[in-house]
Amino acid sequence: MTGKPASNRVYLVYVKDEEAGMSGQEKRKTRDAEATKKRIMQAAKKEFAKHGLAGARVDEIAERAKANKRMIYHYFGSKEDLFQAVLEEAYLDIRTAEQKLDLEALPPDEALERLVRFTWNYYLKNPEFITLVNSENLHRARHLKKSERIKIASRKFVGMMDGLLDRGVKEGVFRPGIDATQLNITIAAIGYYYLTNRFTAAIVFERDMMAKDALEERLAFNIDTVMRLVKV
Amino acid sequence: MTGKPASNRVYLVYVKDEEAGMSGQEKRKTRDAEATKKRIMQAAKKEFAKHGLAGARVDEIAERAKANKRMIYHYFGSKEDLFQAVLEEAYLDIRTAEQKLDLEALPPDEALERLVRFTWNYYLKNPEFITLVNSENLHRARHLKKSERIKIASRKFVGMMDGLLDRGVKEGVFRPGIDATQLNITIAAIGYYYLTNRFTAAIVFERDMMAKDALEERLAFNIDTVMRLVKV
Amino acid sequence: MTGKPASNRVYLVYVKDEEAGMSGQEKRKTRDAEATKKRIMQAAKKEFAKHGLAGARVDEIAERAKANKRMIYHYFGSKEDLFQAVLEEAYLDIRTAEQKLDLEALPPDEALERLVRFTWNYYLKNPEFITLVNSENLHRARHLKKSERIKIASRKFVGMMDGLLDRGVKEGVFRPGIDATQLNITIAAIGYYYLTNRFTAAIVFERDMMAKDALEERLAFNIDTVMRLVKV
Amino acid sequence: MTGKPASNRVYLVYVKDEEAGMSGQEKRKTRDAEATKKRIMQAAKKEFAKHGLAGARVDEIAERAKANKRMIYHYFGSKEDLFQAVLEEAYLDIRTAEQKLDLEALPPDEALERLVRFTWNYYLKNPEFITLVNSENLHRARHLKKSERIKIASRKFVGMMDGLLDRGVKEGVFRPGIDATQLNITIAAIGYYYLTNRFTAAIVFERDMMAKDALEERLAFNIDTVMRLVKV
DNA sequence: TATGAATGAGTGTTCATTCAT
DNA sequence: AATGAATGAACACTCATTCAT
Repeated sequence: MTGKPASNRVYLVYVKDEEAGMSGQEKRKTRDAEATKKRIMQAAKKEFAKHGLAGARVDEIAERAKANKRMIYHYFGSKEDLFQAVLEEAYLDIRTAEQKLDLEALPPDEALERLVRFTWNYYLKNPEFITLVNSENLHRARHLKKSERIKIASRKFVGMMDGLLDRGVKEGVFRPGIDATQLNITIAAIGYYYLTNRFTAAIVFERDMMAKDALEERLAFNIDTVMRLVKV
Repeated sequence: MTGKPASNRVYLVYVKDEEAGMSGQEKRKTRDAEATKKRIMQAAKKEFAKHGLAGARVDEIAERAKANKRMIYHYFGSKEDLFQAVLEEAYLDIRTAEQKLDLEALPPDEALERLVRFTWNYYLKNPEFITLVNSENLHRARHLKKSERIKIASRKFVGMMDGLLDRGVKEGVFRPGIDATQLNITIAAIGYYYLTNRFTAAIVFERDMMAKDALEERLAFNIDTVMRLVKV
Repeated sequence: MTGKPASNRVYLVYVKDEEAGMSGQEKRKTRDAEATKKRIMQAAKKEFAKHGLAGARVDEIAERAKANKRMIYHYFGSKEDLFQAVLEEAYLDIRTAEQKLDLEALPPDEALERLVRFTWNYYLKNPEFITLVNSENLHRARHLKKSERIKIASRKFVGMMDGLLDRGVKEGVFRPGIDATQLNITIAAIGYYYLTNRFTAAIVFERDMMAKDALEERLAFNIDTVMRLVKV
Repeated sequence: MTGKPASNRVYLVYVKDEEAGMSGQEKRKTRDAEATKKRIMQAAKKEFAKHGLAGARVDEIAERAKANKRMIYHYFGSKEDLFQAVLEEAYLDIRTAEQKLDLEALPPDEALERLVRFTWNYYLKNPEFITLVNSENLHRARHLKKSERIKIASRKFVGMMDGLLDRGVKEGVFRPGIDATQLNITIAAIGYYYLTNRFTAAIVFERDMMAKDALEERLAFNIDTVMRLVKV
């Protein structure tokens, strides 16, 4: 680089990293990569939830994630693989949260009500979950099928429910013969359906489905429904 | 035609056949606007149900309808308008079927059970309905909003339910204070959710959700759920 | 037409013709056909003038002409042939009008001014003419080339101009050596350009080119330009 | 790199070459956004000039530009926006060229003649300009309206003309009272019309309008026309 | 690790034209 | 003479994905 005319060249520019407590190159790189991946997944979740798998735009995801589009392909391989990753994470997230409810520590009826409340609130606070599940079912669960982790987490969840029902029967607060799967589906259904179909329901029933009162009323109705279903 | 024939213009006037009573007119396969429209709607319903609004392909619809793509635009204006037409028809269809149940003629509890059965069976036999509704909610009911006919049909439906609950309370078979809308939503939810999410549910619960036994079991469970919910 | 069930049949309906003085079927038909052709040409002129050959829509022409689209093809063969017919008529129309000016009956300078005024006013009252000519030139006069009638009318027109200039020179009011074609082009140009480019000119010169004053000013300017050009 | 290497991010920085002074960097054919844009504009100018806005084909433009069709939409948004860009550039180009004439440095009559010659030659060498302007007027200057840059350049141009006429009057070589806008329009008109309508004119006047002699004759005629118009 | 440029195969839509009556 | 239905080729525009740096 003597007196020669500066030509169209590529320079490596070192920029100091603000992040404290990092030592060495290796770690930094991984952490950056991890952050980028996370931003992409976050953005993808929103986009997929909003527009479905077919309607989602890779460009949009990249922009929202403030990441280069190429990174999406680098980290996830394809749009569909990205969808799968997002979906898997969403399922693991709810299953994890359910485990944390610590239902075993409560009396059966309280535990059940807690689950109903939790389910409702989780859907309410994670509306993307619902839309993602809808999308996945439109695609006949083709992506979920591939995930072994989901299957394991699911078994644990179903087992917990089985245990809860058994305990309730033994303690005489639940009537016998209730199928855990059916109950689970019903608990999900009465919350999920209300929320996912709130737009068409608003027209059919001419109500604001998302008004505070309306939401409270629904939760109460759902708890009532489940309790009447299980009690002796 | 006596006198000088008043100079005149000749028009060809097509007079529609009264649906039945057609004589020697069996052809009209092509060149029948109404039939073509119907074929397009039929094909569109399938395609939209299978792939959603974004995922549906106009080419595919045209092919399936054995119609020219141009006809779709001629009759419906755009892909989205076609979706709207399909959706409106789907809603009117279920509302019409509900009216035909003649619930007023039955004792309240029997009427309610009949409605639960009907709802379940309708979803089962018209799986496109569910997927269309899902799609429409993904689009925040933007198409349904425009339909005045749906709103009218909906009011009639809600009114019927109100009447049924009132009657049940008066006759002492239903407990008072049940909100017709909440009940309606629950009746729909417990069937709809089971069916729309049968693919992911099959993985989570490791069951064949569509086996004959499974379907019968679910219907029984749902009837039980509703009955326990309303009885005094 | 006894008691048999009215079936899907075609009826001939005779509607009285308002038009007086018509006798017999034969005549009526031709006149109707002629009228339809005229309506189509009228509508086509507007459409082609507004959107150019490529931008014009056959559907639009049919609708505007209150004619069936099929008629256009019946009478004119194709969109392009229709354009050609319209163009030819437009040219014949202006040439005919020019012949009617009876310039030979006026002193040369008055005759010339009359031509300048006429040209300006013709463009002003027949804005489609200008746009049609533009379109035709975009297509390198491919349609006009085919018209023998135009060529004949053109010769007559150029001859008239030649005669006028000759006469003016002989009478000592025009200077010699002026080329009739160049003069003709200039007379057309200074009016035509102003009007055809009035939209972009309005922006460049920040004026309302079509205001009454502006039009009068332009005409005066053009007359002045031509007179200064020819006078001795 | 002494001490502990402050953790850092590596960025690739592209430094643009100073147009000239490029060393060993002759490639950059593809992967050069600016060059691609330029190629597209070039190709678009040709296509729009040849077929008008409606008649132009985006595929054709892409092919001619040796660019992918997608790039056109990436850089310009839509066919119409591309048209607008092309048009704006065309106008700025002629306005820039006019400024470079340096008319202020010449005696008024020479300056005016120079302008007439320039205008004629510009149209002759840039035939697309004429057709683009025609197209834009067909569209009622809808695109030009949006361009602020054009308006500014136009004012400068009109001002220059005003100044020239004033100077001519003061120096006693031009008669007073001539409107700069009218003169401008006439200067443009007598060249523009001849060239844009050369195809139909060739038929009407049965001449080869583009023969060398014909062009020279027209230029002389135009100079004469303008000079007679302004001289005292 | 990261990026902006580029691409080919679609995708909804339009249009001139023909068919059948 | 007149019509409404139907068509295929084309068109503007989009999108997931890859290339070159």
